[in-house]
Amino acid sequence: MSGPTVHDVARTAQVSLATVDRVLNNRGGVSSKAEAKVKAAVAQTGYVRNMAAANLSRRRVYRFCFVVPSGDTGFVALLQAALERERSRLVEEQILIQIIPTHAFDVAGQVAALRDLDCDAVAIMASEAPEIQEEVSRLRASGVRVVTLVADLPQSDREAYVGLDNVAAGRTAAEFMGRFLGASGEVLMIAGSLSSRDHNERLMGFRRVMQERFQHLTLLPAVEGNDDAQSVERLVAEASAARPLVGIYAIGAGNKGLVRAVQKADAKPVTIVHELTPTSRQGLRDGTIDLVLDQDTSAAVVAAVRIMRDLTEGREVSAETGKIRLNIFSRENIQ
Amino acid sequence: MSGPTVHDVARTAQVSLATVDRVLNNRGGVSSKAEAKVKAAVAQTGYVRNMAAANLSRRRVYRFCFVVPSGDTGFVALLQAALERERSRLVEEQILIQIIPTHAFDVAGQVAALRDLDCDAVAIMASEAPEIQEEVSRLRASGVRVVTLVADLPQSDREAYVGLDNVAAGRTAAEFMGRFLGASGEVLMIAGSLSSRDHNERLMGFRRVMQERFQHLTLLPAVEGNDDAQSVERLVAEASAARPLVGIYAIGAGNKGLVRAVQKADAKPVTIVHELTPTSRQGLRDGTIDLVLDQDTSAAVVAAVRIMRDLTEGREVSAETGKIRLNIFSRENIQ
DNA sequence: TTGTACGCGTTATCAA
DNA sequence: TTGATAACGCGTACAA
Repeated sequence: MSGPTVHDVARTAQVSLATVDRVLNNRGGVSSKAEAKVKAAVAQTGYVRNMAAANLSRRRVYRFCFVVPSGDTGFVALLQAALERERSRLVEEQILIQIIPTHAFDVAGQVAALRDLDCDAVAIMASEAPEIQEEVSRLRASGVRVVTLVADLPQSDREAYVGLDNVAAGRTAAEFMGRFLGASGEVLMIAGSLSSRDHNERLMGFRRVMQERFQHLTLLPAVEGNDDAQSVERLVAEASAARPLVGIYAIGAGNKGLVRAVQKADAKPVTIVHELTPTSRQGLRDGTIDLVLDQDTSAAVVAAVRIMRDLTEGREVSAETGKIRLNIFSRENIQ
Repeated sequence: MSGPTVHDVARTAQVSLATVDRVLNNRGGVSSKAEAKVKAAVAQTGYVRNMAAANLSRRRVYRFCFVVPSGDTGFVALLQAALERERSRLVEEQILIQIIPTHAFDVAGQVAALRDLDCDAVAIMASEAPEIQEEVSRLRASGVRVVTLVADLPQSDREAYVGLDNVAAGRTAAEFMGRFLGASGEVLMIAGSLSSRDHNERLMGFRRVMQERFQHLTLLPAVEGNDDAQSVERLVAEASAARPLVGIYAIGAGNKGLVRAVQKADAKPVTIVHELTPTSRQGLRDGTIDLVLDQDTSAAVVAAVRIMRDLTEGREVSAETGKIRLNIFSRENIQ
């Protein structure tokens, strides 16, 4: 019924359980002859390790950390909520997750958080700074498995990235912007920070497709909203004052300000934003926002946990597993 | 380190392990005084059952069946592939999945497949026929947990549905069709079968939004392509011959025929189809298809397994868990 | 009504 | 370099 066990392997290899264990978990101290016998027996019997039993025996509890920015609005709030939701499920599978809140853009704080970590694996959403990359290396060297979450650190020693393909996200935004807008006009792009990688990648994708396929639209220079509603509102107001905007692509947070500004504008621009939050959801409903590009936080958490587990259990992880689908929400589509 | 165990509960309740077990799995034959003591001890210690250990001890292997249409192209092929991919992972977690192929629309065959099932839970993708609903009831009565997959049987005794909100899918298709098409014209809707619930729901959603928001477009009567490429090709050709089509919404399979027909047409209609297959992917690339509404097969399989497991382990399942996101793919967005 | 003792598949300790 | 043997947390015959 339930497949062959170590006992079966030991019997067919004619060695003891301990020897089988030593080979299976290559602890060394086994004669090459015995090793060969065991390996043959494994192949012959078709043995696969029973992870549940293994973990039970070694009384193993996986401890995974999430180092993520805190905040009670917007995307990070959704992320926190998703983490809390998963927690109870995971406890039953002997997986303990600990959430370590940091402040966005506060590199020193993030480094400090990473420094006194005590866990098997960690998912990090942090700034792309050299200090952080160093911490990642240190963690890896001390045996902690590291994955990046939402914001990648491709130069670092992280073993996997869970999140969006941000270039593709930008390209997608451009495609819909272009197709929604028949006539010519000017389009405003608002990033949170021009020095953050994910925002930059989105910008790049957006620009490129606009150039390639929608030359009837003119791109204004990208502005920086600092993920702050007031700044965003002011920027949109200023841009609209000079000339009528036909489109706005908001890359970062601060959508409350964006909605206010758009509602005040004379002609409604096609508005595309990121992340499905209460604000953007409402914007879709009342027609202020035309499209929301969303990165599913629940899916991200699930994927991150799965990868951390695969890594600590020594399984292969394909880059595919970390790819979070870009969800596109429109008025008819809000869940 | 790893939480309280039955031993801890027994000790604080001052009863034996067997008594704790009897209360925990309410097998009866326990004095109300002892029961109260155990319950108090559980609450006090914060005990949660270690499912892995429980299953190990009772040598339990979950056996889940997937009764799904066979076929080596299109959506069902993707589904099969996703199932095969999950299989190896699941074996390690003592979950055996068996795939039972049926023929689409062959109710008798599907009933037969359901009749001699031997498993803990089953995920069914089948026609909405009374015979099938009866089988579902029979299965449930005999203790098998039943979830529907992709095609729901809302009238039946199934305990959960894993799949799309098809009305929302149709509404979404209509929204993008309407926004992509500024000028007026005629739109063709092709369903696979007008008697299948999912296709009908998509049609309904599509029609409704067209009426509500895009009255400059005229809907032709829906036609039936039987999920067959040749039929679809012929239908499109016929419709285009009479008058120029500005849009096509293809609800079922047979996209190969659709692509051929569109490529031959004089003016390219806005074309929206379902399911990201090699054909529709290629259609997006070369511009024949404008949008693909996709239901992620991997996500569906994972969700189905998760729900089947939750059900057999006696956990609550929220309807939320079964909701598969509608993925919208455009040319810039293909993964 | 209650309790004891063993098995599940794997790991780990100790002695040989 | 090897091999018994005792855990791990839970379920379950069987005995009391």
